[in-house]
Amino acid sequence: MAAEREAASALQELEVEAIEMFINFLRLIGLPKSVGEIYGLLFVAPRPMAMDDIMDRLGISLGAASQGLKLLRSFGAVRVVYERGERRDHYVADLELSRFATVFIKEELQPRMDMAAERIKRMEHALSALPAKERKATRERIERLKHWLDKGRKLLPWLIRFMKL
Amino acid sequence: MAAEREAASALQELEVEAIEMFINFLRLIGLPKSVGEIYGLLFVAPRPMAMDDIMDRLGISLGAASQGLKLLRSFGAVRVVYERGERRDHYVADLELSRFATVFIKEELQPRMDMAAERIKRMEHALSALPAKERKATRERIERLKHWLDKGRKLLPWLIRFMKL
DNA sequence: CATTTGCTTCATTTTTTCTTGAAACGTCTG
DNA sequence: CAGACGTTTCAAGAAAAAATGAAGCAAATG
Repeated sequence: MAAEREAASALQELEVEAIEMFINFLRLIGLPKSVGEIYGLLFVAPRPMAMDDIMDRLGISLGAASQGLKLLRSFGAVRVVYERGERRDHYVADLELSRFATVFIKEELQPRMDMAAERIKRMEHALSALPAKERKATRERIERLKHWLDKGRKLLPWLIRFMKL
Repeated sequence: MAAEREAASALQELEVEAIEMFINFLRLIGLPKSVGEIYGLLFVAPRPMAMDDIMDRLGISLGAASQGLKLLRSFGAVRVVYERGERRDHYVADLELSRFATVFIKEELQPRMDMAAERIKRMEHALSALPAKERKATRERIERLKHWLDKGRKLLPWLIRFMKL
């Protein structure tokens, strides 16, 4: 009986579970709560939803809804479907969850690894500026970094393939 | 020639690179900047360092240093080595980088997956409250979630093994 | 033992990140 | 073509996360 924030029909248990679940997972890859909410809602929505449906249902602002949808669209987690006779855009969730992993790998992991590779090169140069005594031990540590970076680099494509089944 | 924040000898290029690198990677798994700084510094340090060396060198506060070291110790990324005749604890980096991945998997990924599994169960229950018309499509979506969760669960132990070489 | 030293803890402040909502901009529509 | 409608954008505000430093504690020291 508790009055919900605005008008808007209350969320059902199923929706709440889905929403919370996606908030949790998407936060893990650095996406804000509102994005998780939107995707979670759309994931269990039986019909395409317009932006203001989403806003009302979740009690989030116009801006958050617009930006969240933009982001989700940008990596194909959400699509616009045109609904006959409807002026507003309607959104559906793309169910291919691998998208999130793939985006994360390509936009977060990969760039960092590339950057790290360059850093390691610079570190190797900087070695020569070190007192001879420390040089050997430090070189070994840098080798270790390299080893790990390599490992990571080999893992990524494998992971991407695994994701896509 | 620029004056550094405090007393304390300036960081060398090698140190800066290592520090920035670790800030970047550790941020990815949700660790604050200061923790990345500390680990990066220790990773290339030729000698064990005391807490105030670290503070001075990085220009971070007492609290940040203490808490950062505590955290790093808590998952074995940093160790105390007792230095003869020294009153202060001295820290060294454990070079086994897999620790970070392992901790992340066990403390972030695994719990979320367990939670998700429970949510999915609840969602399956909630299915019955749905209008018959929507039930089938929704059930399929939940199946898909399950499928992904399973996939994830199978991946984790594999990843951990891979990490440890 | 009284004092100094090293460390931890935690309330407060600072910084960063996320959200809000008003303004602006294109449509559609009658 | 004048309004209404749907959306994007972005400056300002709110919330969350991290850093600071003073207070307190517990060893070591002399």
